Formats: sequence, structure tokens, C-alpha cells
Amino acid sequence: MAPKRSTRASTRAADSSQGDAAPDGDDNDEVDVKKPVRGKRSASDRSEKKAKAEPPSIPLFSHWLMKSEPESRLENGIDVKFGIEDLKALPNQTGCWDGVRNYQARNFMRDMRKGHLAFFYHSNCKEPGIAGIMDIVKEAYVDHTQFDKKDVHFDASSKPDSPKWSMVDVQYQRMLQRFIPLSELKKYHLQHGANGGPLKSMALFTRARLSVQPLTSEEFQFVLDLENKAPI
DNA sequence: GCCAACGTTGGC
DNA sequence: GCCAACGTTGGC
Repeated sequence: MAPKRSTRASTRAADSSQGDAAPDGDDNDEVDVKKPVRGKRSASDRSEKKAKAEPPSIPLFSHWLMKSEPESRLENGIDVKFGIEDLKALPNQTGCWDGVRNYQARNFMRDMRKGHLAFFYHSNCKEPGIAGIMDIVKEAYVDHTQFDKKDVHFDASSKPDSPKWSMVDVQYQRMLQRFIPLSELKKYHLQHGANGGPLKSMALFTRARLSVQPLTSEEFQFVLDLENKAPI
């Protein structure tokens, strides 16, 4: 059975002990060791291989955009709503970004480092766009929801001794001074495509369906500067 | 609600 | 390894 949405979906708070009580050992289960399985490789193994990036010794990006749905929507009878206000409402304003079921999105989460910044993007809603900023507060570790039969993002093909899916913990930092709608970003994207400018190859438009995506520092800074400018 | 874009599956 | 069929994403 196919995985469902790759956007984040649950409202689970992050383990509040995450701070200093999350030593490296915890994260090490998550290393990319794929047991060499003898014999036939499944289609998903192949998909994963294709999506797998070269292991970069130096992280390429330090800014991110992560999508989640701020409006109620039932998936298998479960509400997948999780907007920036929901993150803000969690203990310590911190939550785990679970439910990502796309290899490229997962790989980007594995590239995230503590202290990286991410935009919280509202998707699949009345007004899509960037609502605020989060901090990455815990680096990639096993997404427990892949083993939970009751979870919307349960993945029967993932085994506890070689988990497929990872998540990070994020902490709410602040709202943008004004909501930056997708429509406005798109205007800049088109303008920059024609005349040059920082948003000309923004992943939001070139990789529209990717729920976790990188931004260059220039892209991030340009978007950030928009909060103090009048909408176009 | 529609549907284009694109990722995944699985037979061959 | 190819690729048609299928399923999901997410704007509109």
C-alpha cells in the first residue's frame, strides 16, 4: 500500500528531554546503513537509490522550507491539520516533523543541522504561503509513526531494524511580520526568471511538490526582506 | 472539485 | 532496466 501524504501530519509534541538529553547515540541508529539484503531488490529500494543524494561531507544548505496543512482535512478519518499556530501551542513550542514519506524530502531532513532555520509554509489551503520561521532543534532520527498501524503514515514496508523514514524536531521561532503569499513569491519568481534575481530558481516553483526543500542563503534573505516591504 | 505534474510500483 | 499505470500533491 502506498504511503499517503508526505507533508507533516500529526500534532505530537517532541520529547521534552530533547535538549541535552539527546546524545549522539540516539541519532546513530539513524545512520544510512542499509543492510545488504541478498537477492531481489524491491521497487522502493530502487526508488530510494534514485532519490539518494551523494553523501555530502559539507552540508550544502542551511536554510529550508517545510510544508504543512493549516486547515482541517480528514485522511483515513484522521485530521491532518497542523499549522504554525499548532506548533506554537505545543510544549516548548517544539514538535517533531513526522509523516514525511518522500525520499528526497527525507534526505533533505537528514541534511539539516541544529540551528538551521526553516520557513513554515502553509499548503493546501485558502491562502498558501509562508507564515513564520522555525529552528531545527534536533537532527534526523527515526520517525516512529512509520511503525504505528493506527497512524496515517504507517508504512508496512519499513522494518524496525532498518527504518526508512526520519524526522527532525523543530521549534517555533516567530511569525513573519506579514504573511507572504505564494502568489507574491510567484510574481518575484517570474520577474527574476525574466530579469535575473534571487528567486529565479526557487524550489517552491521548480520542485513544486517537494514538501521539504532547501533555500539558498540568498533566497532565504530575499524572502525575509519581504516582510518589511509592501506586498506587490 | 479538477487536474497537471511527477514520484512510485511492478510486470515484462 | 524500461515504462505504462497508478497514486499523490497541492494550486487553482
